[in-house]
Amino acid sequence: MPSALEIRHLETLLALSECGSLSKAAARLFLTQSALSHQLKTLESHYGAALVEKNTRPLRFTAIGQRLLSLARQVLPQVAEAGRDVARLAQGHAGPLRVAVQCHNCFDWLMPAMDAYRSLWPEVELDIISGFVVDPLPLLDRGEAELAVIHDPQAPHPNVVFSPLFRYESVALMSPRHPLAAKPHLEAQDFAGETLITYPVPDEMLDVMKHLLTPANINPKRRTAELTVAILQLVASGRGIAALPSWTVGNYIERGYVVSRPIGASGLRCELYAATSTAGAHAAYIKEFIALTRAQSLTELAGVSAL
Amino acid sequence: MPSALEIRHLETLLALSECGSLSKAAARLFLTQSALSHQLKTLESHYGAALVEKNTRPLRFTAIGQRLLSLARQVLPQVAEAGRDVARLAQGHAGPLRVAVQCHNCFDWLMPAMDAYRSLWPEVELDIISGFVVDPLPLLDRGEAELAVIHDPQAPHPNVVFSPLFRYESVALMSPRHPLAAKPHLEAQDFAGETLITYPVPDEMLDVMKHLLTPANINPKRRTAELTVAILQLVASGRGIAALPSWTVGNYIERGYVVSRPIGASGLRCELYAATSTAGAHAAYIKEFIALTRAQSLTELAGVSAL
DNA sequence: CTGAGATATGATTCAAACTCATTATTCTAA
DNA sequence: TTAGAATAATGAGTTTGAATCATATCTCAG
Repeated sequence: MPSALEIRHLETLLALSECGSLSKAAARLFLTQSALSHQLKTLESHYGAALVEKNTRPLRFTAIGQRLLSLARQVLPQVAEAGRDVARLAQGHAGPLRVAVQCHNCFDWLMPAMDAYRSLWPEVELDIISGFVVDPLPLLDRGEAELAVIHDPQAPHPNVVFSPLFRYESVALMSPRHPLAAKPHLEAQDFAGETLITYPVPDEMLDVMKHLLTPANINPKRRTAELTVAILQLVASGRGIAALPSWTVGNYIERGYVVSRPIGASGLRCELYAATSTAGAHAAYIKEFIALTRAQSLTELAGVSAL
Repeated sequence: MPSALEIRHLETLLALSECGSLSKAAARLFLTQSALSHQLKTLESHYGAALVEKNTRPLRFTAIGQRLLSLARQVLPQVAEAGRDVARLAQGHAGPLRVAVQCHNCFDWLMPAMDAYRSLWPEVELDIISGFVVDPLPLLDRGEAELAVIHDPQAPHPNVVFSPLFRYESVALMSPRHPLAAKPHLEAQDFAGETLITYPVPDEMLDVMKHLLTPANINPKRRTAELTVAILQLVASGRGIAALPSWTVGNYIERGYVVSRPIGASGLRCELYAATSTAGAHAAYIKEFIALTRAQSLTELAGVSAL
């Protein structure tokens, strides 16, 4: 008698339905594609019937799979809620959760995530550290923040734990009438003669600069704006080009105000991590915050993928 | 980070709440007491808090334990229902389920169990094989029954699978004014001069005879009645003594019509098993029947314990 | 027909979950 | 109070099964 149904399986099914393929779901669950394949196989042999049809994209659930999926949708939230209740009961009221943010556009996804979190953990004092610190890790050490959102994998840091959030792509934005819009994708040199519209922050906090232009020793003319919408307005008006995460600009592209082009032949991919003190990494209310922002970003933001 | 909550844990908590002790719950779950102790310990270390207080009988749940228990009560039925739906979907409509019964008083628990089962599996054709076959196993072989309720562990039988149901105690019953009521428990010799009131079936199907009197070569005078209530009436009227499972007589004892005494110093314990053909043992609707009758008997019948 | 993207498979690794044997803790009753 | 019966805890040892890794197979678009 092979192993019975477990919560793990329900999580798999849910991820599967949201990702549409074994490999994507595996990435989201921090497992290998092989693991999911095996898992699914034992489940199917347990029930003596297929749960999904895998030769269709996205994969389709059989009737039986559907039934189990609906069980997952029913049960997993209940389990999660109980988990939160238990955490609350176990550790008394939670402490403050001060979040240090490195990048401007992080606000776009952080705000809704924080809203969702606030309703689940009303007693946690949520706060955002104002100002844009280039290196937020010392804040964690000094106990001035519980969590920092940072770019790219960092060198291991004593007393700091990094948890992957997600991967996104930075795309170049320009007016549809801009000459560069003719190219299928942009190279470093294409930026040379242009005006680059960015947030008013140091270069090492701008994805294009840090990963492409600074290494290529290219330093285009600059213009800055605080707000994403302002940057997009300037781009749409032909005042220059910008580079932003693909998910910030969906609306503007749909409406034809601006067009986007990959940066480099294979796109400019950036990674976000949550950093916490080793202590904080064990606190349930902080773990939950990370899990929730990650999950929410992965489902809500277009063009974002698991790390 | 120790293992997360799994359905297995919920089952443990539920069993724990119903049995009131680690060891009893372990028996019900077909696990060792040690297993449950370890399991509970890892769960508690996972949450960093105790789930139950074990130095009280029956054990008590802490607030956290209560919360998880209520999760279990919420989730497990949902999981079970999904399991049934899947089984239905997987194997089309279920076949007939003909139950052969060896003992009269099995009806007392079999009927309510069958009622419960019928509402869960309406499409299964439930049937009881009439007449009391001494050896019902050939019925399984000949495909004339899908399931047989039998006494005591049997020698391994080709193509037949035995699943434990429960253990009960047969007690001696007599009028409160009967001389033997003075003894704390009865021995084989005590039966010698008495009239034994039984069902009208062969001796080897009567627990007292098979396990005590026949081995001791004692053969008391007999009187028979078809119905349990009739037997109890005769006993209450001082027409003789009887030996019945302890759970059949709760009402009569409470009202003082009859009294019960253990048979032998340590009581006469009997065991019931469900026998199915190897094929049937794999069919979900039959497995479910066994699990359900077992569970229901264990919770509903007083003085019944897991095997 | 080929190559890219996705899934399957088998061998291997590793940790979790059990059992077994034993000891510690209660609780009960002599 | 102590002996003895239940019950729980513990530690070592074993088994199981869920992962990973490396590789093979499949499917489809160009």
